[in-house]
Amino acid sequence: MGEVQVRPQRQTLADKTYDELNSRIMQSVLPPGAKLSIDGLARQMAISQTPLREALARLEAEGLVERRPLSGYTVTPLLTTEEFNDLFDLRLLMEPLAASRAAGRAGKFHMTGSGEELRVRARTPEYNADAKLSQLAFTQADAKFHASVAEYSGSGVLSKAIRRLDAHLHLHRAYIAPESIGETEAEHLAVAEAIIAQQPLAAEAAMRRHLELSRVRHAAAFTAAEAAAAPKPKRARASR
Amino acid sequence: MGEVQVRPQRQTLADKTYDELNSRIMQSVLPPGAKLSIDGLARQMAISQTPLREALARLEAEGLVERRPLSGYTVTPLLTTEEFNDLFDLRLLMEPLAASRAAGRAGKFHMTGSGEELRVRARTPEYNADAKLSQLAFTQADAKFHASVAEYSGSGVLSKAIRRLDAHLHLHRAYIAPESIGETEAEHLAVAEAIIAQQPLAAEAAMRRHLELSRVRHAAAFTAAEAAAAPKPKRARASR
DNA sequence: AAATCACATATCCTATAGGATATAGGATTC
DNA sequence: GAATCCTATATCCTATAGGATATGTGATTT
Repeated sequence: MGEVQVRPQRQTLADKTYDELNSRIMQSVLPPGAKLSIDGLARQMAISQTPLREALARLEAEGLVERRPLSGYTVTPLLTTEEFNDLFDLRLLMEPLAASRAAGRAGKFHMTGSGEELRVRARTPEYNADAKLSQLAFTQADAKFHASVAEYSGSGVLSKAIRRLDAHLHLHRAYIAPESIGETEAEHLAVAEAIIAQQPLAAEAAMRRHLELSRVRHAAAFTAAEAAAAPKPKRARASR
Repeated sequence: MGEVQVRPQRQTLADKTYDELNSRIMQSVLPPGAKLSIDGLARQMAISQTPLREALARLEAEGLVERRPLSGYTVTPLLTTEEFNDLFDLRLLMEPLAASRAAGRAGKFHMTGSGEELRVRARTPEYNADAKLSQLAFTQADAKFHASVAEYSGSGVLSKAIRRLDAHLHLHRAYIAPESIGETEAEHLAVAEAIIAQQPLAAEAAMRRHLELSRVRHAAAFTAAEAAAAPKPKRARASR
């Protein structure tokens, strides 16, 4: 009975559609502000409208898309500076707690194997020739690490809350400078080692430090992107 | 920004269905664990399956119902003791922050009118002859107060996160002892006054105190309800 | 020339029907 | 007597069609 089936239930079409749309949004194939035509998407993906609607309703509840009742869905726009700061305030509240709890629980259950997994997750993938592709790999690895720490906290509610916040941040990860990937990896490893060593206070501090540095890194790229976006309303979407 | 139109867009059938189901779950007309038959609900509510599915997908994303792919939806069961404690840990992290921020923002915008509103929200409704009905009124007022404080924090992400947590707690409010309603009201008022007086530290402390007392009150009723539920695995039926 | 109004189109919203699957009950076998 | 297999039903999942609404274009008026 050691093999716990993670996905015992088969994937329905609505699930696959949800994953696909989620993936497209994360990869900016569907950029923020993009209009999502139900009819058009259904034709393009060769499915009917019902499962598509179900997927969109879930995405809306998670805040990744917005809905205007008789007008259509759009991808949620990038965070404003204010929202961005609020988001990091919340992360600084929740994620250090998660790291602390994970370190406290590290003794229970066979953490040896899990610890190794955490160490692997902390490591970011190597550079690839394709810059865009390696960016994507980095953002996914980053999100996965934070999700793992949240998971090891043992608190389901905490884990879900963190994952939800992370989803909104995902778009901004694309703007991070490639040079800082190394820094991120080092900070992740510091968190992972503290957890494996079962030192809650150290883990909490390491996570806090990582988030504060991460906030600075993001903020730099963030303001730059905002400045670039403001004077160039090329997609003059009157989505209002 | 005095009169912000809360519902500018017209309500679609899926929205109404969502509200109706949400309401039924909150009132325990659909108790935890109840099976939700899509076909049956559609007939009972005299609507078709498509808007119903959309509403259920949203409820699932918010964690109020669970889905098993080719088997059907069920109302999410009550929280376990562990989950309950984790939930309050999170509330103790987020809501005092919200209260503090609300107090800090109380100066900006004409808080006079809003302050009055907050004071009203802090007040719980009077006892009614119908005990069950007055219970419901209390739970709604309680949730509304916390949502208001969260809203006045000025942080959209914080507000959403708090509301989501509150939704899960809603079911447990029904088990609170009627005698403690007065205590709750006094604590709410303390929070409200501190916010109106623009004293962030006091507001934070008042909210923390309220939550800690609230946790004790809930916990007492909670263990009692758990003991009562354990030996009686009755299967709640939804519709037919 | 700017604003307003009317009309046509594309899209969304809702309803219904058919195919596929899980669950429950009964008969059979060891 | 207990477990297994099989069959029937209810339910879910997906697809398609029709009615209702918002948006954009063009002509008209001031």
